[in-house]
Amino acid sequence: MNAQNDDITPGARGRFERMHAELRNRICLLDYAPGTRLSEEALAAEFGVSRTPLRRVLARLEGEGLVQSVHGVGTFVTDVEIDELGQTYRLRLELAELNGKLDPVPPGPELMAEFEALLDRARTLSREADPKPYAQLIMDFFLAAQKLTANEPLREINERLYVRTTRIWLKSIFAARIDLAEEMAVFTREVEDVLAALRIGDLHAASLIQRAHISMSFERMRRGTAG
Amino acid sequence: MNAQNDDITPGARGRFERMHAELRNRICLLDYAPGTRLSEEALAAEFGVSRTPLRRVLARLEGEGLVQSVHGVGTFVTDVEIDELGQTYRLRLELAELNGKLDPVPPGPELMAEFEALLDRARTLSREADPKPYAQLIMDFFLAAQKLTANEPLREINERLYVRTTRIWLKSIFAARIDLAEEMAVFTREVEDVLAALRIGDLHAASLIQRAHISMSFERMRRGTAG
DNA sequence: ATCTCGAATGTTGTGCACATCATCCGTCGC
DNA sequence: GCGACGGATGATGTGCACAACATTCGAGAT
Repeated sequence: MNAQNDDITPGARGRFERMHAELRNRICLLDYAPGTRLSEEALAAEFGVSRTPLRRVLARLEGEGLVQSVHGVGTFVTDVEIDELGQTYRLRLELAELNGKLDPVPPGPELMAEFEALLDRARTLSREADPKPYAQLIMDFFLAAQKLTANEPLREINERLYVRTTRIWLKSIFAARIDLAEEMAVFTREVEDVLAALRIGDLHAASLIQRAHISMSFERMRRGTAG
Repeated sequence: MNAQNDDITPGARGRFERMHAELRNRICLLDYAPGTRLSEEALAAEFGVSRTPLRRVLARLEGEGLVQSVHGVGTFVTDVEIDELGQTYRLRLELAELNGKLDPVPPGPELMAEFEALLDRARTLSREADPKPYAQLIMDFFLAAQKLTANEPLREINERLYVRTTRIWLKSIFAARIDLAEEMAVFTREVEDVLAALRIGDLHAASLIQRAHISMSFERMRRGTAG
């Protein structure tokens, strides 16, 4: 999940991590939309391994709730019902606030620079039809914000919930049910506000801003899918 | 994890779930203490399958952080450092309170009866040297308390953190560094108080009581391991 | 024409043999 | 005597062939 992770680790473990990260990215960035069937044989051939190690990766993804394998039928990218999506978002709200309360870590100069760069990307990335750069941007922002807490279990759980839900939200956006330009403007505003809070060293405020935006973005999606 | 889950599901999926639940229980109930090496071949023989499906179970357990496989060495039950344990407990505190705020479900008569039965078991189970019944009791209480929220993601995460940490706490208790009789009395008191809160329908109070007890039990363990 | 049954096909699941890796221990050289 | 090297051993990781399963499609009876 880490952006700078080249993962050149040799041996079986490194290969596993590489394949896992690659497939998870494809799912999160909607290369594999919910409902897509994944071919074990094709993926194994692509990564240059047999089905055995690839199946181990799929088993991990299944444990993370990203795919589901059915005997004799296939392995499918999971979708999330609106009810469970709501439950997950209500939970993510609270966890976002915990980010500012549990083991907060003041950002160093390099992390601040990372946020600045993200803001530039957000301002540049207006009117983009392709989902990929947009998905990548908000994912990078999420990952950067995660660095504001040193609580490892919290980060792990945040990531877990994030990858399971954000792709569904992204799918809704690019199903043209939500105004993309508006979403982009709102997101830019979020980055600006978080950055302002971080500049004065108020991590709790930064987490509250994110909490508010998570809440509002889900509400916009809910109204978009309902209408 | 569900107590009443006989899991007579046929086919590959049922077999997988059975083996997974069995091994997780053994780890949680300290049949396999942290550091124990698990033999793939022995376990496969015990369950009457080959190594292949068993390895899938171990891969899942590795994703849950309960075991770790090392190429050429073995598969070991994980231990948890005191630092990460503290982070996890701080997180569990907050999540416990969320149990009473996110999608709370008033307990029906059968759930109340379940809590009553747990209280009886707690009062009966005094001065027991064997860790197993004690571990089983507090685990059953945890599972019963989980039924007080309908937020599925929250329950999943609670379970995830519970199985990773409580076994470590149990291990510390039975390393004779903590007075078992005292722990038992405190636990009985917790069940009584939660039951009292549930009788007047105050689920938030019930969650606050549990939050307080999680906090105190970790503090007792920390002092016990330090001294 | 329609319904039913069964073979064909394609997928995931399993068993087994072998490869790869880390550790241990005996032996050889010094 | 002591240290270093190398094979023996046993573990997990991989590849491949086959089994189990679900779906599809077509032939046959009604």
